[in-house]
Amino acid sequence: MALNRQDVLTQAVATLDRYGFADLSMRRLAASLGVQPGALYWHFANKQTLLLAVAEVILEPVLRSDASAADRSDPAGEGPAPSGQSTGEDPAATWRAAVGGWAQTLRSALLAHRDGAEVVASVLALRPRSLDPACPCVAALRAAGMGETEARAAAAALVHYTVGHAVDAQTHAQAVALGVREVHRDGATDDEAAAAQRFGFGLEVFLDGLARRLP
Amino acid sequence: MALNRQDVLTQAVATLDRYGFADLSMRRLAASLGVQPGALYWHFANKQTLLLAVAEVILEPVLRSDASAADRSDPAGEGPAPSGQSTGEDPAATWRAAVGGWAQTLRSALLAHRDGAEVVASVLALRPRSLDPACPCVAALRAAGMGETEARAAAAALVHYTVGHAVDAQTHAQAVALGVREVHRDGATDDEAAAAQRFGFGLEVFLDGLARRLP
DNA sequence: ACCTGAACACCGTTCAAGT
DNA sequence: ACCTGAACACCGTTCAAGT
Repeated sequence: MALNRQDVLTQAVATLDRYGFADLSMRRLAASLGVQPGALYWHFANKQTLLLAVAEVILEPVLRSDASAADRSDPAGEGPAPSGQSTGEDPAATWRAAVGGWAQTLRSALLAHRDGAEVVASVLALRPRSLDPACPCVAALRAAGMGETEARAAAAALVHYTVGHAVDAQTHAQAVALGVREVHRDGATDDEAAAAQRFGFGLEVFLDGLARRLP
Repeated sequence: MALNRQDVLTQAVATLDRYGFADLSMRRLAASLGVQPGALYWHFANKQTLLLAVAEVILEPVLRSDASAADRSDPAGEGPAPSGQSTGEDPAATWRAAVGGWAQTLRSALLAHRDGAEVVASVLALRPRSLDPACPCVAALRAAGMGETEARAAAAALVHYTVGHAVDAQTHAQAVALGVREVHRDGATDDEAAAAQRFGFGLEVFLDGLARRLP
């Protein structure tokens, strides 16, 4: 009957999905496990360590994907990209599909859990060795001929863009759900489709910029 | 001798700069003003409202700048941008300098206060009407001939990128200052110069992508 | 090995009552 | 108009002591 690390982690993810990041407290989590708050500290050193494990669960789809495989047919969401200069070349299409697919996979993973982006952002800021979602992107760019420094900078930029976009969307959704005033800067209905559209646009712009720095 | 709204705001910014976002609590702020915690709620409805005012102070350099003026001579930090196709044209150079300068101004404003990026990110997620740092960028892109929807998407992407970069840098700095283990994923010394370099690279890549969508 | 009980040092927010 | 005093309902974390 004794709790183990996995039980705590599973319940933490479930609590996150049901109540959100703000209500994912050690005390509430302990209560939902039928245990005293102090009991959790036998399984996890502190809340940060628990959140790291939660972030690993969220990012699992990104971490297990390798760079060579593009697991999405239409990464942009707004039709095929206007690649322009080279229409029949294979290597250019390869890195573009890999990087675009990786970014879309990252975005999907973040949006798959309530406040997933905010949890990941708070964890990534501590730069844990075990959690580097940029790796597949860096690998794809290096395989396409980009230098190490530039590839890392480009991957970091895409991580920041993707996480930033997802954090913003989820926090806004949460604010609307809580009935906060002062939202809806413009009159536009900000649905998921529009957000995906905007994300795809920014992604394509960045990929176009990268294309100019690759053979 | 009575406190006013401005006194509370000024002290809040000072507390942020001295102790960081995590230690900017209503109780600590009240204590530093020689007052009971409840007194603050006469001047600000709640902590969110106070943070909104703090974010306005932080973003002041961005909000008061207009789009037509590029207040930086070298927006990239890595020399003149390889604009490529058009060397002598004026309109292309104009929007590029305006957008690049705006992004650098935004980044500088965020880094000018301890945890400034995190404060701004938490406030921007609520989409307050009074605080839209993207406006100058949207205006510059529209003036260059870009459509409303695309201009807003591009500006949002740059805000997410810039804020994400700054949040990451500041949180990492804070983590290092607090002596957290598990940091420094790679052996590289991550100083301010290197961070500025990486930010400039990603910015230039995005601007190159935008150049393809403008006349 | 795993958990309880109880404490420590905090939070944001409200609100009658004072001046 | 502006603030106090005191409470309410929370936090993360520690640690002796129990089983």
